[in-house]
Amino acid sequence: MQTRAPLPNVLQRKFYFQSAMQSLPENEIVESILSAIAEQRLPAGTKLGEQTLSDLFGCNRANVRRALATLAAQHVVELRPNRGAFVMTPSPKEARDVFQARRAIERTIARAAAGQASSEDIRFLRQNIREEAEARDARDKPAELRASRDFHMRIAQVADNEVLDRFLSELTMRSTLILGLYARHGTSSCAEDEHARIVDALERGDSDEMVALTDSHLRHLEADLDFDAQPRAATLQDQLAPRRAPSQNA
Amino acid sequence: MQTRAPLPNVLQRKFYFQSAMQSLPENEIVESILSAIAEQRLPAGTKLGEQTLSDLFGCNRANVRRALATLAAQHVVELRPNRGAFVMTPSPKEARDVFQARRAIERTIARAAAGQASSEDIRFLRQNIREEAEARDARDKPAELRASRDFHMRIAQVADNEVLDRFLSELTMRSTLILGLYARHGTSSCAEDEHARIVDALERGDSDEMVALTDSHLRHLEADLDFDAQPRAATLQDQLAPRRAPSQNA
DNA sequence: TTATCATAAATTGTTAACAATAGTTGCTAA
DNA sequence: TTAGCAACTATTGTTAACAATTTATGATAA
Repeated sequence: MQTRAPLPNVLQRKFYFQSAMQSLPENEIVESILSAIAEQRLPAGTKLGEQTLSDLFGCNRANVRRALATLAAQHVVELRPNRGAFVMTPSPKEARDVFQARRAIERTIARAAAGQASSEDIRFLRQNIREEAEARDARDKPAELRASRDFHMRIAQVADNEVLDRFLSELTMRSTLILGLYARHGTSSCAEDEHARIVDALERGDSDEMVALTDSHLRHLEADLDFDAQPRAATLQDQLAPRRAPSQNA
Repeated sequence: MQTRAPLPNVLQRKFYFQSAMQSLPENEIVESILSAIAEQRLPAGTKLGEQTLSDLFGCNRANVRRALATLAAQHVVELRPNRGAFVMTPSPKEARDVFQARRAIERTIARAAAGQASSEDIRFLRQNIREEAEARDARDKPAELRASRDFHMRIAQVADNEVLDRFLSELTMRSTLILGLYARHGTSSCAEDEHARIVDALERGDSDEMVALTDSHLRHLEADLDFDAQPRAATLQDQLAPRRAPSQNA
């Protein structure tokens, strides 16, 4: 008897996607899965069975299928014909591409955002840094990842470009998957200090400094990747030992 | 009696999407619609009826629906609940965002591609420039747009980054819609001379020059936009012509 | 004529049943 | 034991019918 797929508490947190989405039943599925991936509750390779999802969300399979098509369009989910949908497992090449793209996008965002932040933005970001630190101390990985992602996305919102915002949203999602597979230190989140300096530069309106800090920040993240070691195999693990929690060496 | 939606020869040309796509029946629909939009055979605001499409492609509505969800995820199609799918009508703000994003992405592509082009790439690009000129002389707008798009996409392929490649693919599509709505001169394609100089810089491996030329090339494109004039298009036509007061009651 | 409202038609949204495929299990034979 | 094969199960893919909603049509009254 096959134990049901993992997908433990996927419904937990709503997402804050702002990109012109109506509240179709389909979008709830998309956002919940995205949020679960962003917090590493769904590791790379996890199978997303249609029946499982439609049971979980109390909707029909047609909507699940549409949701999976949407996720596949963002390269967050892989669709294998006649096999089903799986959380994407990024390759090393893919990781390189994602981070190169992230640098391109976040540099532009950084320059556009510099000096445009309201006092509320600044307050949010400083608060966010504290929350991330607390989550890290409490070994609360999902909260830490969520905070880190919120930080970057908030700056994107200051830059006021919906296209870049959406691209970055996709890329941070895929970054999370990449870090989950290849990160050396498990410190997949960002150095506290770097975030703080970015906020300072943002507040001062020092766009050159913003760009430089953002760029080096992302390079630090990327430098922590190790492609030689075996990728933490969520894929096979999950298929073979479905009861096992995603082992994160703290 | 409502005449059937336009969609005359949507099936015409296959698309060259390279991003790990299986040949599901759904993808044929997606690629055909993308290609039709890229050549302005489908103007902004066109309604994409499900029955119409499933008739056209000889498949069931479920696949059409999935295809439309995929297109909506790329912001090329707009899904209005209970109303149907429409080719996206970009707003001026959206146009600004798209071009800012394009500059960010194509600058990065330009720098990465410089000096990496094979002799075959160079040959392709020079041939492409000739074809675009011919198409322009022959007043063959679809061919001209296709050539122009192929030019930019080929350079993206030289840069060898699938993420940037896909982003640019989406952005060129949306650019085509934008130019169709707001371009002043209708010369929505690129200046022949600028393309030629870009190829020269690419061949020489002069990355700084590549970036500079690409950037100014895109700024020229954007400078041709005119948001004050009425956007030409079926869009407003479509919205206002069959207008009706919201007197629906329960 | 024009505005309003009821009716009809067409389209989108939902559901369930069926078909096809992949993956698993268990059996048989060397 | 183990390789190979066959039946079985679970899952994905497809289709058609039905429900809900929007849009179009036409009639009625001021």
